[in-house]
Amino acid sequence: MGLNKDYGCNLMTDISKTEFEVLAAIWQKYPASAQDIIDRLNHDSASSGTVSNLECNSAQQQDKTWHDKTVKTLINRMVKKGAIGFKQQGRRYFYSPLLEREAYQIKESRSIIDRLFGGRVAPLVAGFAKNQQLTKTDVDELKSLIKQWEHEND
Amino acid sequence: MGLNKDYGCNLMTDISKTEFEVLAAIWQKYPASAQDIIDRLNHDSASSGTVSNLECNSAQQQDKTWHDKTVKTLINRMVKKGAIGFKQQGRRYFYSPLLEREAYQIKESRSIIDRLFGGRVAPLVAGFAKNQQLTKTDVDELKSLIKQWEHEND
DNA sequence: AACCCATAATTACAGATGTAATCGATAAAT
DNA sequence: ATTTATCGATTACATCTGTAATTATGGGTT
Repeated sequence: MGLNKDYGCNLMTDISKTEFEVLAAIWQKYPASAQDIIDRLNHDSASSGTVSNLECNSAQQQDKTWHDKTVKTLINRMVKKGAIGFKQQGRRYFYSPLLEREAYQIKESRSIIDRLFGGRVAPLVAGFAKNQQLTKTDVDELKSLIKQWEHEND
Repeated sequence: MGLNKDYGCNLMTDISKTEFEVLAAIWQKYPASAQDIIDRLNHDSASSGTVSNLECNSAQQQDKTWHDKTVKTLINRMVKKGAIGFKQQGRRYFYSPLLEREAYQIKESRSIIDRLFGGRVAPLVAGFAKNQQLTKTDVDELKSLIKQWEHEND
């Protein structure tokens, strides 16, 4: 009782930005207890992205402290939404994402590119270029990607 | 009286997805009356993106009809948020964006790339590539962009 | 002048979201 | 065994969102 009841094929309602932060903490390593998640959100701050956030733009509020009650609420809501699941171990719950980070990234990228750029990737990159937000590293990575792509689609 | 009271430097609170649709309709051509906006949202459906939405993914609900009252509400909220402004002409209001589409695109792209990809563009493109969501056209455009970038940053 | 109509202003209302506090059950400590 | 510390469950509450309906007001119509 109390185990997963309607896990099924819950196609992931949208998760909010705050919920995403929590989800990101879970992606770090799971299954994770609520306390794990809270700790990660507070201490292990270097969590957000795939890559180390070296040159993230300014205005970062990364020192926000997460109240444990708040995190619990977010966790519960995400369980309800079908974004994460849990298994019971004694009377502790251990949570896991029901959607991999990569799948989420794809879904979100696709969404924003559809909404803002008519479904094409290049205009987004172009925007970055035009605003001097494209670094040499970015360009090198893109070139490498393209080479790879051409290799696979010759 | 009733003209712009606190237009000032309102740094644009977040706008919701629905509000964005309305904003997109305004970007099409402004100043625009409420009725203009409503008409665009309903009839001139080909509005969302910069580019024609040829190969947008499926599941598109573009035939949603916008209730005029709803649109008015959204317009008013965006005025309050400082996303759009208006000028009075007789007893009609004509609305204009206070943020250009391009600036919005940049802001949103930056935001998602920071949140999801540690601030780097390439991983987003890589995600597309890995999922066969990168077309030849995309690649060509990217190559052209890169050439341009390298020309400017030699 | 009286009435109607378009348009803006105000109000409505359910559900989502951010942010917690309180309640209840159980495990750990004394 | 009784008390206390934990942790999940339930409840709280203001604000934001989606979606409108109702009201007020100034111009046009009769």
